[in-house]
Amino acid sequence: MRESYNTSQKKLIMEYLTKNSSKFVSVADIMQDLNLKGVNIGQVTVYRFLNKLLSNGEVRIETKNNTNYYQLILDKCSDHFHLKCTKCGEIIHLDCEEFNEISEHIKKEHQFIIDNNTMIYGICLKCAKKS
Amino acid sequence: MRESYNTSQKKLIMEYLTKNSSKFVSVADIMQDLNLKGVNIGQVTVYRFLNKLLSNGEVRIETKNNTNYYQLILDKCSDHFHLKCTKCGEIIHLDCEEFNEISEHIKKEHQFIIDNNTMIYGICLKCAKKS
DNA sequence: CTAGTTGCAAAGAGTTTGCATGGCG
DNA sequence: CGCCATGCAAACTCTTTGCAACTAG
Repeated sequence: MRESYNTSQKKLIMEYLTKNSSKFVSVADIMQDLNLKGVNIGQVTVYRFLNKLLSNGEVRIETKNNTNYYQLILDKCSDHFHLKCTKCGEIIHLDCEEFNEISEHIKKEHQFIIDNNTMIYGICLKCAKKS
Repeated sequence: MRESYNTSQKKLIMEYLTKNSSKFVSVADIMQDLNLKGVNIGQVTVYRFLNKLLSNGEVRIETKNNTNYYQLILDKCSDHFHLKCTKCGEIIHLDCEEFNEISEHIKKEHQFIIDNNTMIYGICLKCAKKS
């Protein structure tokens, strides 16, 4: 009982997601990139593949202006939290012992297990300086 | 130059949002409640009012299954973070000194200002026990 | 009065589904 | 070959917009 085939389409979409794993990308972004490369993949295929990745927990989803954005979840990112700047979109990998302690604290004292994939929003230094 | 009128429609929608401020609600939820009450408000009015609240920063927005959900931001909630259980939807008000310290730490050491309105996702104790 | 508000109908945008064809393993 | 994947067109859902009638202040 096979579950999935490796096709050239999936490979290309995956390549794009990997290359852009530091940010969230939309279906339109993916389509545009494929077009630039002269590749012709049906938009529907992209939607279906992303949905599959989503239900497998391989991508994060975020919605803005009624458009879905996806981000590949990297294995190496499972042990730390992520900060995302709501201005520039930059994602900071929070490799921080203290934060992990807080996570433990919340688990013990507040009976709540924080999802390691939680994206924490705010403003990064660069953008804070600008405004 | 007036900016906004107080209408019965807005009042009713606001009432519902206030009553349900502990969770995220959709336009459909609001419409259903109004229907139950025998009130007839155009769906468009709800959309428009929510969008106004959103741009005024009076509600939080969250999207799931391509549907927008809104939650009233209470004044008294501006000084603490919120944990939301992704299973049951319950929102825990994290009135926690230690977390505030972490917020300071991240600001100083990681040059990132966490948005107080950030919703932190995870699993609450009840739901953790179930599975 | 007059500028914001409402609500219907229609348009718009993004996403999903049906179905026949194609291709991996 | 069987089963999954692809892709077109069409359907669907949620949300927004145009416009005329309405109403709060």
